[in-house]
Amino acid sequence: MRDRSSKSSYHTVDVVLVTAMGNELAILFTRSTSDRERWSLPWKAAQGAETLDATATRIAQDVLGEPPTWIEQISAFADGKRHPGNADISVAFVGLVPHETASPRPGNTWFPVGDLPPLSPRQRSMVEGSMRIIQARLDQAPIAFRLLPPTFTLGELQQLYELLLSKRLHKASFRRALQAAWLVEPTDEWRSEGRGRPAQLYRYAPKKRRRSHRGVRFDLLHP
Amino acid sequence: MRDRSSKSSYHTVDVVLVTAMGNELAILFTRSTSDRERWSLPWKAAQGAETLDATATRIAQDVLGEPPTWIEQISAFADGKRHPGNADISVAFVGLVPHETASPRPGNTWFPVGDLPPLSPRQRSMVEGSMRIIQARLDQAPIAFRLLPPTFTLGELQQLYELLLSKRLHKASFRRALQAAWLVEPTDEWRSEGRGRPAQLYRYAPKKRRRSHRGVRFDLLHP
DNA sequence: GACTTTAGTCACAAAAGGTGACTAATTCGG
DNA sequence: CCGAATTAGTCACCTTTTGTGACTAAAGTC
Repeated sequence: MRDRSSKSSYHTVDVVLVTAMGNELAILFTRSTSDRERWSLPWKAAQGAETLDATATRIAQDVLGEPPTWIEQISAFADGKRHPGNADISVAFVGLVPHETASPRPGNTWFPVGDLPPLSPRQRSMVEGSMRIIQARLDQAPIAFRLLPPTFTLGELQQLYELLLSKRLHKASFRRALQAAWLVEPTDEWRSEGRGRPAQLYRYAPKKRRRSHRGVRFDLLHP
Repeated sequence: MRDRSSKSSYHTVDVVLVTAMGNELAILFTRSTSDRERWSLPWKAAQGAETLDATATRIAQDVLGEPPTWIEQISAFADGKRHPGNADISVAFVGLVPHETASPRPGNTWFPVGDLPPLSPRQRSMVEGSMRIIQARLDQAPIAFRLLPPTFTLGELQQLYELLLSKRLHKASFRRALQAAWLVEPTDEWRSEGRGRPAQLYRYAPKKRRRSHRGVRFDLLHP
């Protein structure tokens, strides 16, 4: 993330690291090297030898100490919008991290998505893009499980889905659907959380299941 | 798509143009400028002033005479794989075109996806990526309608879905789901196709409809 | 006019999904 | 020690959605 006076064409890799902090999603920011009062998404100039995914993982590891549990390219950005490194092209990635195991290195902080610091226009587009991708992947990839620690209660899982969908879910329906999908298996541990009956801990363990037998889905279109 | 001896860092925009040709999807290829015996996806060096989307649309327009009915960025590619222009980074787009209105300019040809010409490794990844995106967008965006002419019969629409899903669909279910989604409206025209009762023509005309009331969908995950 | 072919609809059964009420296991306050 | 409060987990019922075969409709063919 060194400064580089704009010399010929060069490109960066930027990473939007997302976690679930309590009742809100949060994104990781780094103090800008040029202006210590400003924050930016972690980024680096791309290395020619490395794949873009490898670069993105390395950037995440540098700020978090460990790689994200899931990472995906959002898009390349090349419009006229300003970028902190003045890059011609920036390739943005979104990565997920369970909040429990994610302790940012000094100089890096989680900001709740509802209260982000001022940002360069290009990086703002990246944040928006990462939110869109998370929404879109929610029922295609096991995103929710990548935001939770290895074992979790079904209550935690449901709360996370309610956060990601911004919608209350009914307990019985949620569990019935989860069972039908063969995505989790119970451990033999239970967690007592203050008062109330202890909750059983589950782990993400998807089983092969026969290909869905359903027809077309017009209902998800155009939301 | 000019030749350019690899000089410092530069990037290209490549476009995968897809159409539905009879019972198969087809992709548009251009004769390579350097080796007239080889084919490649249409590509150009990116212009600094233009957005990536604008460049992609322009490239498509240059080979087809008109812009695609839908276009979306697939991804940026920067691994060591070879690219016909020796670009460091290539940003790939997928575009859709109805076959009826798409007449490629001389030097460009549709190849059915089952029988593609030899391709540089990077462009092969782009073709694979475009197929993945089309599959994934199928129930999120009105992709199918962008592969059909302005008016079409419900039989044609269903056949296209069967092609895209590689799966037979039941006529009554298909139409019931289509009606519930308020996506098409009938015109007052009918088309007689040889023998059999004539089919009514429809047009794509999505109506606003209340947000779906459903809970989570675990069933689409991990296919 | 009878037969074939394709379009379009209906009605029933099966599956999936929404919902409130129930049981279970724990803490807390007396 | 006992009952209220609290959170977890399940059940049963009903509604909605979806799969499916059979039906009617309108054209061409012989």
